[in-house]
Amino acid sequence: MPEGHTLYRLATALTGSFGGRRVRVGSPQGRFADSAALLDRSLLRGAEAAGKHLFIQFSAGRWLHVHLGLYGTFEVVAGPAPAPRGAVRLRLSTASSYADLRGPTACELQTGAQREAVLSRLGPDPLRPDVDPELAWRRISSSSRPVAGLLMDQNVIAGVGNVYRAELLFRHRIAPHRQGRDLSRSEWEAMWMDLVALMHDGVRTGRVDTVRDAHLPAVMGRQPRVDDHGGEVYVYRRAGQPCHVCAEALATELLDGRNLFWCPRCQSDGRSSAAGRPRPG
DNA sequence: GGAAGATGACAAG
DNA sequence: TTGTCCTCTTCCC
Repeated sequence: MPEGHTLYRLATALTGSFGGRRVRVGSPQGRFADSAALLDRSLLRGAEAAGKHLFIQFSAGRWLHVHLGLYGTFEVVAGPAPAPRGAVRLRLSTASSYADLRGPTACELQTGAQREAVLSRLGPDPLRPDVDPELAWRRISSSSRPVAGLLMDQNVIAGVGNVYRAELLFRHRIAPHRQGRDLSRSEWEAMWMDLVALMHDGVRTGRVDTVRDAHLPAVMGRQPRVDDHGGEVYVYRRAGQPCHVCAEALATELLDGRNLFWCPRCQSDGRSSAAGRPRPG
């Protein structure tokens, strides 16, 4: 679940259910018990997302920093809280709703200064209107690292995960191993605009859908994708299956310890594909 | 019943 | 680059 759009939805849901209220804070699993006791019955001001980070502001200048990591979940549910199921690190609750956090990489109390330190390390976040994408371009255009690695680097762009990076590269026909400094300015600008639009779609729908209308299941007469991730995608976790555009078998490889997926024909840097150049949007 | 794997990030060497 | 952490689901025996 957790790429940037997930955290923005979460921040909105948490603020909606708990913002401006005094909340019960507990750690049924126990690992956050001491800090939870400090926060219990205090005023929750609101929650905000930055990249894949979530910050929940409480009274007295306290911030709760949450990072979901690979498989963390944070469920916000209407209704009275039931007995905890599984390893619930953190539970927020009022009489009318509750939220359970499981498996996070980070769940810690922070001061405002510590929060600022986290924020200062993040590259521009496509979901925030006030960011300067030029900062990301400077880092990409001066780097010899593969574009696929740069897109996942939170210091370069904040909030992009394995799904968005694979799909963005496909949509722009960029070979994942091309060096950052070999990306053209116009390619970058198109990718950034597309990423902003894709991630806003993700915030709206709660899914990552990257397939253009012409390649949707109904249009192509193929089965819709069914898995835990839910969205219609071109290449993510489709290794060995035919490309929706050119039918070539999709490739996979471990890059920087993460699974990378791409189409060797559509993303071959220069050679033309059977279906022509995909356009953003 | 157990292993493998997953949309992530960090420290150590 | 490798190891480590966090939890749950899926798959295989």
